[in-house]
Amino acid sequence: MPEGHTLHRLAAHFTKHFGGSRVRVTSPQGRFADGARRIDGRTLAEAEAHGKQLFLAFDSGDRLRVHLGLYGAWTFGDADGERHLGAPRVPGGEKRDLMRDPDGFVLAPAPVGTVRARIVTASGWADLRGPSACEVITEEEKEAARARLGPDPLRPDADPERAWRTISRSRTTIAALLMRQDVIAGIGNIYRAESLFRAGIDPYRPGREITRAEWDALWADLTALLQDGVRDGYIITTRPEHRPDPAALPVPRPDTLYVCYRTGEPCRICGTAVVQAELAARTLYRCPACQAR
DNA sequence: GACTTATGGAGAG
DNA sequence: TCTCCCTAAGTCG
Repeated sequence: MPEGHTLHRLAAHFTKHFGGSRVRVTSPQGRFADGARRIDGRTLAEAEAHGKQLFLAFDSGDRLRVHLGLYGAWTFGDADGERHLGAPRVPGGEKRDLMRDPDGFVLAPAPVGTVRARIVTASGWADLRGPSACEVITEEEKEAARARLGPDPLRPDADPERAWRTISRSRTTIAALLMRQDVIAGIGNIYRAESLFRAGIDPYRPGREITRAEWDALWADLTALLQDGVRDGYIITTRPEHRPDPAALPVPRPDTLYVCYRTGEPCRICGTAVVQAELAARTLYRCPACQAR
């Protein structure tokens, strides 16, 4: 789940449901105790995402930087029950009546599992589990972190030229380049495999052999796919005509993707068996026929 | 209980 | 390229 679209959904959710609210911040697990103290009692101004990083801004000027890594996830709870964003591990809950403490903060249920950070407002709460990063930083440090990231197709300020400059000069394969967050931010293993398939590009082609037209199309397609992901909450890359049942919503799987996780299965376009290989320490999926260079 | 697996990434060498 | 770190669920013995 946690590719760029998930983080932008999270940012929107935080801004909508926590923006403008005073927050009680704790670390039930204890590993974020110092950071939690720094922002406890502050008001959350807004949230933003850049690639796979989430930044929460507080009125004190402090910023909370969260990276979900491979298995981080947020669980949200309010009067409507619970929902999960990230790597969903826990089933959803039901509507409930909220109790509040004398300060007006919701009395959230006893934390389940290892909750690194808990953020509570007068109307709900959010639990963070398993992040690879959760730290309080300054605005300057936040901007420094953002500056290290490549353009995020989901951000209006994204500059695809910056990615192109790196890609067009690199001997590294396009599949490895797409996974580098300092080249392009927000792409994970699924979007890399699927976007290269949709573009008919051999993942092993060096960046500098990708044509300008191919890059422009790839960027446009990634932008569209990520935007769909933000809207749907799922990564769906297959076009309806390539699904067994074009009328049915394919979620959550198995008809959402062209090649990812489909090793040995027939390509949805040409019928050739999808193959997998290791590339940049991750499993790369491709159709050897549709993606011949 | 040990081991595997997952849509990620930092740091060492 | 390798090692390690985050967490939880499922499998196996």
